[in-house]
Amino acid sequence: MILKAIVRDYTSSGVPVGSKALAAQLPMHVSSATVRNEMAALEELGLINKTHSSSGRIPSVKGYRYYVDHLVQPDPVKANDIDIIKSSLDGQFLKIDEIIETSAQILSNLTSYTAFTLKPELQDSKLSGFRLVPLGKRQVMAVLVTDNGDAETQTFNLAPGVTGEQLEAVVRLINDQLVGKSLREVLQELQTKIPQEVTKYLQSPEGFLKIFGDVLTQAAQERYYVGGRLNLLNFSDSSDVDELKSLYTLMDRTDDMADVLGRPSDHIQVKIGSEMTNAILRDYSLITATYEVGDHGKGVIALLGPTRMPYSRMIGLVGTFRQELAKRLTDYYRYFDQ
Amino acid sequence: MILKAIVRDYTSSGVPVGSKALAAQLPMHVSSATVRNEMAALEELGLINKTHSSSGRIPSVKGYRYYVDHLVQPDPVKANDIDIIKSSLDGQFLKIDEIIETSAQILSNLTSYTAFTLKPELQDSKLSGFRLVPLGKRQVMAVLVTDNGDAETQTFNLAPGVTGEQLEAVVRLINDQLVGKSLREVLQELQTKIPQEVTKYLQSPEGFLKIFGDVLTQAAQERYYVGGRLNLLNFSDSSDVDELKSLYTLMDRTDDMADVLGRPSDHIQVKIGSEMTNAILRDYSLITATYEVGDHGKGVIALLGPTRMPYSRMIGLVGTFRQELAKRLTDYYRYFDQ
DNA sequence: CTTAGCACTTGGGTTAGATGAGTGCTAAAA
DNA sequence: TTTTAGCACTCATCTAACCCAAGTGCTAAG
Repeated sequence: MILKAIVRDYTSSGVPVGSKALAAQLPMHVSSATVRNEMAALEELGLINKTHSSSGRIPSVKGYRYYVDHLVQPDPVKANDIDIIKSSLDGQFLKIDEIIETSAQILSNLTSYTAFTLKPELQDSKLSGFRLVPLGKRQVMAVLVTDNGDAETQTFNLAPGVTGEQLEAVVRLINDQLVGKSLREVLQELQTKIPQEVTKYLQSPEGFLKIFGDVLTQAAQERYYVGGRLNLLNFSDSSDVDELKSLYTLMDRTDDMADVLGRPSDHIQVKIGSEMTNAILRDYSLITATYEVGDHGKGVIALLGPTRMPYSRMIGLVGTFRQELAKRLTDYYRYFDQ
Repeated sequence: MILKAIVRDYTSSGVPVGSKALAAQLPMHVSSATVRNEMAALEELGLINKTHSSSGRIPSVKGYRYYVDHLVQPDPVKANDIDIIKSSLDGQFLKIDEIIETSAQILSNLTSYTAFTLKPELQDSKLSGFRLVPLGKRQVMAVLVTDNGDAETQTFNLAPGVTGEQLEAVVRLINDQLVGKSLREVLQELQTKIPQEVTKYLQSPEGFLKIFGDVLTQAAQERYYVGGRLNLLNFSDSSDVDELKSLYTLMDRTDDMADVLGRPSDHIQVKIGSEMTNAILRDYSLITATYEVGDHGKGVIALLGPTRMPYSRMIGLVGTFRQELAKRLTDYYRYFDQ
């Protein structure tokens, strides 16, 4: 009970909490001396810490962990917040990406933290088509389509000397040999077999291979959306410019970020401070959650905030949001799948 | 001579400069008292200021202005920097946008400030084609091409009940009636005539109009690249979180930013602090420059830094860069135009 | 097991004083 | 008429001394 009170108090006030104030808050009547004794025991267990020898206590990472695992009960979400969520998700969206992107926006607005969203995805997306669309006399657009509906494009100018027939042959080659394979496989073959094959039709295939590679790696990357980037300036110690910089850099490094977010197994997962492998995040906490959309796979939403965030409220919010988003996307697919 | 010395000193040290230190620096022998007299005169003219009644002097906006207009001589660019510029621009680029984007990168790296680049453009780009490319059973990609080679795409899902023929008819309508008109005109007609015309072929044209509108406004927007966003954290007063936020927000607001950058008439233009109309930038300076690429129009590069930037070095750098970039792009077009 | 009492610790805030870099002004020197 | 030395004065910055409030641990009594 005392640990719970300490976490609640500290997360909302940000000030180390002392025995007297705590005693006054507890539901039963106990003196501050009693609380002090208990606090000493909690410190012994490594659940709370002092900032200096005569200060009040703050939860340790281990303390937050215990709190999150055993004590926290999600706050019911405010009716007003539910309204915001529902109405924001309510618009007419013509592609999933818009929904996922605004989701990150909503979540960050509601929390004043930074939110991440990943669209629902099956294990390994497969190549389902590649084509070149002529736009002008020399301008061409490469389009790569995957089986979960993503399309990646890239415009470029044709190098002199390349003819339409040659390109058509190459595109046919790609489609014949690679459609249905996973992007991972295709990427591998791009290193091995493909270059030789292409040389049969193009004498200098570098240009084509670069474009195809570009568009392929783009499609293969876990694409995620970030909402409330700037909120980082609120909740992080903005005097340490270097730390801010490395955080922002991290957020742009797609692969590292995919690592951080993971594909959580559990519905809602909380990672606290140094529990995260990435050292840059040692002063932050991350709440990740999956949302499931029938046979269209799972997506991820995540919330990055300070270690001392009001977990009960945030967990409640993320919980409701994942449900609403799942509902919304199921509707979306029902509408377009038919 | 004294104003020049004050600007040089202050921009490099950041500390208000006093009479004694200044006297020591001047080429001829004068006492600090003489310098004090001259400084009083300069202050009278509004060219320099004190931070408090007994402090050294710092240049005022008016002082920087005079310095930039009459006193500054561009530093010759370090051989090393020239190497970096040349080698970075040297790679094999398949589209202009890549060159323009890396330009912003290079410029920000060399200066530790934030750089902006706009691609070369003719006055008003015109619509040169619109098409819908089918990707899957219901998935379609809208492609809009302009006469200066930009292609804007947008994938979306077809609303149920819409047939291929209907869409073909609409696309034909768009191409017949609108190709050759400027994007501005087309945007206007989208508000007026187009909806009625489209209704002839589609009973609920909202979806199509949204997509067409999206892709059109995207294409019509001045698209610029930003390099070294994070450098802002170095040179701005990073304790004022709100200011930082509004600066970053400004950088993402395309229309406001287009306003800030303008299309400078002169080769190199310096705007200092409050000279900029936008109040958010009152503590910064902006160096803008055009680069000309034959009959492909003019582009813009710009550098945002603190008011107390070493103008001589920066002006030199921007000057060389615009030349190199113009050269590089001329080459690029020569290669692909033929 | 709980509580009152007490000595002790510590960060933060306030005050006073010292320091030094700078100024403006006056009067003498060039 | 311009330059310079001299001097009184201003102000930001730094340090040291001090107090205060909030907190602790410990002991002994309830």
